[in-house]
Amino acid sequence: MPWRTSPADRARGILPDPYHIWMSEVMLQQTTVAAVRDYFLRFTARWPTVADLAAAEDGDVMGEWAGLGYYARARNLLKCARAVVSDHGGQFPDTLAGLLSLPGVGPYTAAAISSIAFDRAETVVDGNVERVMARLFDVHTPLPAAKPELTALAAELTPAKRPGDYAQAVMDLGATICTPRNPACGICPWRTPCAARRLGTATELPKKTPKKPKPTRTGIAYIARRSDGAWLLERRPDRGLLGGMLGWPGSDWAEEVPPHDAPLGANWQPLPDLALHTFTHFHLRLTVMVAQAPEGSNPQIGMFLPPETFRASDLPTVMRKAFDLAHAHFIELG
DNA sequence: GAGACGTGGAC
DNA sequence: TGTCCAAGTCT
Repeated sequence: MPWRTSPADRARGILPDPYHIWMSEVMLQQTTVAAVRDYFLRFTARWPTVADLAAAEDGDVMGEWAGLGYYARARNLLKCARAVVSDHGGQFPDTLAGLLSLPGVGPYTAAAISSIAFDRAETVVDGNVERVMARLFDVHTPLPAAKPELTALAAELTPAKRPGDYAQAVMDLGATICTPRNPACGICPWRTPCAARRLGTATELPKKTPKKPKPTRTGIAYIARRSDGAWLLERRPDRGLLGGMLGWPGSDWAEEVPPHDAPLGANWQPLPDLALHTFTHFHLRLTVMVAQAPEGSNPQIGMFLPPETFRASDLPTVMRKAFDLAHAHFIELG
């Protein structure tokens, strides 16, 4: 992983750049290593220091984050970089309290930065550690109620020596051996003390409270291409779903399509295929309306972005799906 | 405490 | 296809 320093370097006391650890930990929130890797490389290449990031345009950061999800992380990433520069002289705080005061940095991320980047003895508790502790001590209390109990158990195991290596090791154990399904108990370094291994309960732990089913919502997106190749887009408000991201004008999304005004007053036509997408808490069936807009069109809603400015990769995935359908349509049109 | 908040991969 | 899941935070 590109944000790690080698074990040999850590053993010699060479610690990683706190900026890199912070960036990777924020990206890794609820996100797999495989998904994060390329984003991390692009972000650190484009903004090598926290000061560079703090000076970035909001839209550039949101566009670079597009596709990674949980966009509040990107908004808080910028807020945090600016806070580090304006309130902390461009250096990340090394204490839990200092780190916790930063936007987008909660108990997990603060402990991760403090232990990994500064080698302080803080207890890191993520989903991996919760699972490892639940099995090691055979805890049957369902999550999230079990969190305090699992955190206390994890804290007792946290060593004073090499806490950064330890934090990464426990998370790696959870990610590679003590996995949710088919844990590799036979090769686990903790197989001897593990209570769940002894009792045969490993695969059923940790218990979780059941989730609610996802409802299906419907909506309409309007995609207009002007004769000069410009696309009609809007910047979504900073709060809520896809907040701060670029998107197509359209209706709200609800069980029934809410009343709304179409932009431009062009002759909109529906595409035969819907854009289907699933968010954390609902399914979406999005009707895509397309229209050709005459040159010189001035929209009441949104703005036309010329093709040299617009990158489809700046769109969140649901908007990208709608674009791909519309783009194919306009190509057919010639 | 519970819900909002994305996405892509595994099974 | 549908469900679950991944290095959480904020409200």
